[in-house]
Amino acid sequence: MSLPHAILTALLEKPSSGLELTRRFDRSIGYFWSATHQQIYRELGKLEEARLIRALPSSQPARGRRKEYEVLPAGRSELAGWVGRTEDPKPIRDALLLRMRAAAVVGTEGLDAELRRHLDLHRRQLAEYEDIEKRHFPPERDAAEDRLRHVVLRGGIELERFWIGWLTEALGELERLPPAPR
Amino acid sequence: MSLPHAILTALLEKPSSGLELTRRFDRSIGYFWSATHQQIYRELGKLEEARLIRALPSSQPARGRRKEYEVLPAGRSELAGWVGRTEDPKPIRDALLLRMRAAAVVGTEGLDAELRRHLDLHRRQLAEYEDIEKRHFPPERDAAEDRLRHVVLRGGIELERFWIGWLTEALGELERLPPAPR
DNA sequence: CCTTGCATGTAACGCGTTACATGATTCA
DNA sequence: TGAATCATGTAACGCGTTACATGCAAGG
Repeated sequence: MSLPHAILTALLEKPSSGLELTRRFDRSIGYFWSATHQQIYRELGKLEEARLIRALPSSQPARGRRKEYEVLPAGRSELAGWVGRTEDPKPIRDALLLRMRAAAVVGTEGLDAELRRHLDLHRRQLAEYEDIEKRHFPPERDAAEDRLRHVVLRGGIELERFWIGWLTEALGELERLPPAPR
Repeated sequence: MSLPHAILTALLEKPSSGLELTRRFDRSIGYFWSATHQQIYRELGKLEEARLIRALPSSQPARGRRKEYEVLPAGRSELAGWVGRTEDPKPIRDALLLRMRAAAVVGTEGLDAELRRHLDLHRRQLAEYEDIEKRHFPPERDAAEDRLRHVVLRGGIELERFWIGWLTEALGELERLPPAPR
């Protein structure tokens, strides 16, 4: 439901080719909505057919030839409409929480190592976000669009902090458990 | 990747029919891994074929006739192995964060109402979790498996608190913005 | 030339979602 | 007996994922 809107947003921020988009989805936008290059090409095709974007005339179509896209007015309207649309939050779907629950039934073997690994990954991600915050949102700057983007980034930061806190708590609980549960 | 494991966990906690599972996925397990009855029936079929579960002999197969399943030893092993398996955390995929980012480009119209709606939904969910915590995990109880399940629930609680905090912050930011951005 | 990297694409599969269909059971 | 409910199932579609295929361009 949201990939086309992610692409429209990215293209409005800066007209790009498919591969450029893919790279940007590995960084900024992709921190909150990831996508592979196959998904992106497929979706670009649909968006073009729906006349929400168009290929820049400079780039004539040919396989292997770079193709730049820009958003058409209809695409901008669609995105503006989506921003305020009613859409329920998706229920949580997290494999780690589920594994923890499974561990309560079949035992915790190997789980502690996996939790530690995740803890480390989330710490790295947090460090990366904090680094971006320092570089892109220094206290003195204060433009309006920047403030919205900053709130988004802070969301990512607080989510990572949540995971770090929860994983630490869970590891503590695991250690306090009898050695061979069940 | 995880639905079969969610089902195995649920069936180990209590052998059930497809519809019973569906109901339980609307409550406990489903708080962390939701599934519709179609997914569940499809998956039950696969698990049975793979000999990880079996239908209880009492319930002879017939459309419309209740069919109870239980986990076979192979199913329990599979689940125990999965608990400690290496599996990277999925990157965040959240439409609200994305919409916020889109709003920075095309304007925030309608977004504040939607954020308030989500804030309300998350407050309700938090209240429900806290209620479950009071009923299922009173301070005096302290069994080992219970502690793991309690950690899972606390994860859900802290996640809801994260959303409530972030949405509050985001709403504050929206109000502080010029009335007709961009 | 030929390899390497860039860039766009195809194909196939599985899970998640929505809509609908069918068979049993209960009770008015 | 017929409506409501319980229970299991089919069909179709779209997104996400993985593997692979094809075309162009630059440097050795």
